[in-house]
Amino acid sequence: MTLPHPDTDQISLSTVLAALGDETRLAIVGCLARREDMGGLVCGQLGTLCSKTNLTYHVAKLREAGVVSVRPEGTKRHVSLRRADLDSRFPGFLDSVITTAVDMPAVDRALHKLSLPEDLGDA
Amino acid sequence: MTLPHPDTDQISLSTVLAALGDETRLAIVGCLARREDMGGLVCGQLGTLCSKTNLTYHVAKLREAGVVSVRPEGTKRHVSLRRADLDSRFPGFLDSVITTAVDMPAVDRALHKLSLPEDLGDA
DNA sequence: GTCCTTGTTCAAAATTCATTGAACAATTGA
DNA sequence: TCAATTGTTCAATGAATTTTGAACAAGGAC
Repeated sequence: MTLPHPDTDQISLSTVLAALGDETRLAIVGCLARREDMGGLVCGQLGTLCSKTNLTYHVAKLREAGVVSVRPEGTKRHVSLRRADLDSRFPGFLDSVITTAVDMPAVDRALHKLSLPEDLGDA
Repeated sequence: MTLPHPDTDQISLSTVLAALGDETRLAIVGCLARREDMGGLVCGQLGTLCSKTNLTYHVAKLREAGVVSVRPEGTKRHVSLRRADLDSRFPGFLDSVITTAVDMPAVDRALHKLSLPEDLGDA
């Protein structure tokens, strides 16, 4: 990891809650949850959630809180949930949040394009 | 209920998360959880957490988010967790949060006085 | 009635947060 | 090399949040 991530044992619940207490960031987590079996996704795939600049800000918030892990891949940034760390620190918490977050309209909108073949997403 | 409380079905997860994403309010919830078998507690019993004025503000935030129920009892305000509503809306969520919140140092400090006989709390 | 307790209201101040646009850096691909 | 893609940095702005003290209101105890 090139970017700073908090150690598992120093992830604070109130910081995690504050990080998730924002519609945009909760939607980011919802998207990550729906792509968990694919190991996460790349920042750019969250383009419909907010502006590019703003996305950098929100993803950083989630990373600093210990909610997500960000790994540089060339010019891209691979983002994924810190599932194991959150589960060990706050058992049951992530699943209970995700159950609701995956159903957010913003998550549908963001992931819809990705599920379409080629680049016909905006057709 | 004299004070306005959101209906169960209109409790929003991101609002609840934002409400809990604050050390003071998380401590309030921790206190309520430790007194759940007594049906909650009264505002004044949270005196060590913050100023009286500020407590009014934080309790209102929790109430408006749907996390707690506030019932006037004479000049006092009885506060309790909306356990059934939260459980039905976000299964497992409250328990996962409470597990950590009840162990906050601020919760110990706040409840310590209450567990002592008479008013010898500050001895 | 007169205190005392409990909590609220209000306006102000301080702080923090979210959002934006312009300019930039790094990598990829032709 | 040149251009396109991907994301960051920075400064600024507007909005929301948190905190405070003074004054107030409603009940309870006496």
